[in-house]
Amino acid sequence: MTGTTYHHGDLKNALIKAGVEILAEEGIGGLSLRKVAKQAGVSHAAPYSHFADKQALIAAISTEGFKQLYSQIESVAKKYRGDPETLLIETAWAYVQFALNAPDRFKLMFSSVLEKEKEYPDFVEISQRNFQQLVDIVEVCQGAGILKAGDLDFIALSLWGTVHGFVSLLLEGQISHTVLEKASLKDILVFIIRNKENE
Amino acid sequence: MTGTTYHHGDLKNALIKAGVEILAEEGIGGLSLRKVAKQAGVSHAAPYSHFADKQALIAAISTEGFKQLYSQIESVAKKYRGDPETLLIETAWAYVQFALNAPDRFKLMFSSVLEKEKEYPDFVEISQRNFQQLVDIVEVCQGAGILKAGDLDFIALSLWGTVHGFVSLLLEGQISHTVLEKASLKDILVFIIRNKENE
DNA sequence: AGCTCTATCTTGACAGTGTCAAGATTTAGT
DNA sequence: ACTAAATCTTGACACTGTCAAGATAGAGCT
Repeated sequence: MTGTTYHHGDLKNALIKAGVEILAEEGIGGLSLRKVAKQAGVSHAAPYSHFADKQALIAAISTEGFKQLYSQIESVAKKYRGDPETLLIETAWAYVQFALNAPDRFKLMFSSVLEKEKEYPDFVEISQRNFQQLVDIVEVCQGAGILKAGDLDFIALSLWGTVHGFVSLLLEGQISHTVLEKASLKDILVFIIRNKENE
Repeated sequence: MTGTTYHHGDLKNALIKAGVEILAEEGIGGLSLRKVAKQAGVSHAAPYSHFADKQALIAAISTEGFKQLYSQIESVAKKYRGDPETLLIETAWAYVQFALNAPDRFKLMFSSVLEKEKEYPDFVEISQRNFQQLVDIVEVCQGAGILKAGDLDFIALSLWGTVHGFVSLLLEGQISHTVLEKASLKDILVFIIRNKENE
């Protein structure tokens, strides 16, 4: 049956899931291979049947995160495709929410805990797909006159940098309390984005 | 004097220095208390006379980094105070260079403590001072009509986010090769900043 | 001077960690 | 049904952060 015949049906994904849970409960510092193994109900060295080392597990968790981020943004993008102004803001807001919803996973995805990221082709591929997704959105907004003309990649990079930087500073606790009290997060985001739009 | 020349001299600062060196040579993953102690020529538990735990050492290294960042930007700012356009770009470029010059220290500075950051008042103080430094620059640029009018803190945050996001993506290797081949780093930075200025 | 006091540093120990080697067990392929 | 490959366990090793107990050396006092 589907139950726990130990040869664990799908240990690889179980380990990724366990990793995400530990990340949410204990943060990046609490993420250890042995804890992940225990949470999945296997012995401490079992992960090595599926991952070359800890880095590989982290790469898998990150890759999974990027896939989710992609699909969450995609569903928002579909909803507002006819309204570029809203499209831009709502997809950016989805990005922010994704980060706030699982801060430590987000940090893991972007913290370069992954040193040799080029060794993980799945990771590279989904990263590029996410950037292309943004480029597409920028293109729509350019067409509608919401964003300035200019090299698509640069504009996309500028926009991504702005939103990502905002999120980073937020998660790092670098944004002072007095600033955060002036307006809601979403209003600040809107302000920051409008600051980049045509008038 | 600070009066810390006891047994082995100024161990506290020696440990911070050793930490910075190891960071440069082996990256964040290679930074351990025991290695730092060895490099400073003391026993493995000696750091506990000066730092409560590893986090405290990291906080000290970060604080020191922020002080250097402040003074590097300050010297650039003084140079171009009469030319707001150049002021904005050159201080941003100094920020980028600081990051590229010691990437792992920069990463450490912006991903260290988080929850416990408030336990280190020196860290909090220098962080705020750095933000105020940026606000001052923004104020000058607003006065010269280089930046839009509006809440100083928000504009500063938006600008910082943009530059910081750019640096983050750069250090994370998230910016594709084809984009980076289109122009020099500084040109990309200039493009990104101009994208935020008044026309 | 000598003496105490306290900050500093060393030594030794402990639990956790990533990782590997060798063996056990289950599944898949023939 | 039997063999080969995939999967999982056990045991070990070096390394880590951290603490407790002891050693040492300089500061301040009499």
